[in-house]
Amino acid sequence: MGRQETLELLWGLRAAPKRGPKAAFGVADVAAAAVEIADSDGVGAVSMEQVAARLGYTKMSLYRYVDSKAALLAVMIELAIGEPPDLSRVRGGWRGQARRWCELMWQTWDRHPWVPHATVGERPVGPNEVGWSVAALTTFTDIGLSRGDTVDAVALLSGHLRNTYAVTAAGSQPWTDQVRPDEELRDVMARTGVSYPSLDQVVAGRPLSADRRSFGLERILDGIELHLQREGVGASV
Amino acid sequence: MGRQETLELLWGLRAAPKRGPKAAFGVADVAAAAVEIADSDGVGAVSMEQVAARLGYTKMSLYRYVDSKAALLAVMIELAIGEPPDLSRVRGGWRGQARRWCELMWQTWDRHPWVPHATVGERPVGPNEVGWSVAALTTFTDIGLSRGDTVDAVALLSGHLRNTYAVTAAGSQPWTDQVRPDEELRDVMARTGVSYPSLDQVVAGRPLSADRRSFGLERILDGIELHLQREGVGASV
DNA sequence: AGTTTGTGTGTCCTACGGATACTGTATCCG
DNA sequence: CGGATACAGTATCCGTAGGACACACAAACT
Repeated sequence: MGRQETLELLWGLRAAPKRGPKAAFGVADVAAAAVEIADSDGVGAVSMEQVAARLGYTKMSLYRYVDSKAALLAVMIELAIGEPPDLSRVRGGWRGQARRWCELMWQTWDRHPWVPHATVGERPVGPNEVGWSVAALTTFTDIGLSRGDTVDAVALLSGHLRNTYAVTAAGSQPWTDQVRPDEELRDVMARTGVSYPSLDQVVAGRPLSADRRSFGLERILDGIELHLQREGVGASV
Repeated sequence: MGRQETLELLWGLRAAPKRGPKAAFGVADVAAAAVEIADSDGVGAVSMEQVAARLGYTKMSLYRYVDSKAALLAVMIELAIGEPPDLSRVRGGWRGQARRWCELMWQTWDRHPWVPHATVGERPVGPNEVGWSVAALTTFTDIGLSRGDTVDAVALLSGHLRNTYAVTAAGSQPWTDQVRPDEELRDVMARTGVSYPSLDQVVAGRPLSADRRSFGLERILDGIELHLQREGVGASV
């Protein structure tokens, strides 16, 4: 029910029962079923009833394995993101590793588009998620950053990545229904007579390039590199 | 019910009724009551019933003014963030203006800590929110960025700000209950025998400084400035 | 006047997360 | 070997949610 129990579940610290009937299924099955639902119908479609129905059992049987909906979400995330990558052999220095980390995370999200949304905020994290964070952390270790700045660099990078995903991977957005939301907004703004020069300037002309992924990332990496140079320590490669 | 109606509500395009009884209250009252609830008990405590109870009316009467819960959320956000600032007289060039924009946004969020969480994802936006975006957009206009990069810079900045808020403003987090979550995690990891060098390295020693706001922001601004210099256009001040 | 249009209420429905009590089953201990 | 024990899956019930619908009443226009 609490964070404690969920954490123990995530980290495999639950003692296996010795007596009683054999379990017909387990946490892994629950998580798998839930992830399938989330992948196809969105995370909003994941309910205890739906998951149980997919497994062929009743809703309440799930509570034998996942103490709560929050715990279910947690094991879903663990299953979805999977084992963290090993970046130690990636070439291109810390910049190359950071880029690779983003690529891999992105690919994972492409398979499970609900994950970036589900991983906001404070919550119990499992070994896979910690592993991913550590992979990023290792990338920024021993390049000349202070301890605090290292943590901040990881937060900066991963946060940016999550922000960009929802916007850029617009294909997974549910507004396939004829009207684009920015068009609607433009129409309404025109009707109210509101106009902003800087906005018009941006909107005018040819539509913007679809590849809007690299700018933010490269700016962040540039900023970190510049910081290293100013601190007088960093070896860029 | 749809985005269209919500947009018209937000932008004041609803025609005022000519006949019928006088309305005992209005959208403004609904939004105000809802914001009060969210401020004190969190956005999760905002339900139609609760808002109606605070106003002294029944739940269903609210639907006369806000087509849905999503629309209620939208007007709440508009009320909470308020009128956008005018940064044109802020000194320090675009960097100073960007910093100021972040400060002001941060202050707003301190008054309404649920806002950063509520403003993720695609949704109908009102004039205040557009105004805030435009203020940031104007800051990055005519400093040497391409149209696309200008938009990306705003997204980078505002996204980073929202990411940092939830982490840094931990005072508003609901884990006042004796145990700190990172302690719990450390304990569980110790019990499983898992250990990561780069993680240990960061955790070891004195606790990190509480001021973790500036690093990411300054790295982003540095990255943008470096980009301007490389493009050969930017006037830094 | 009466019609039209709008306001706030009461009732009902569906879906959700979850508590509790129960029946049945596998294992351990005497 | 047989009862006690611990566990598995089910059935029932509850509170809270968002929201549809139909009503009784009130103000304005004709």
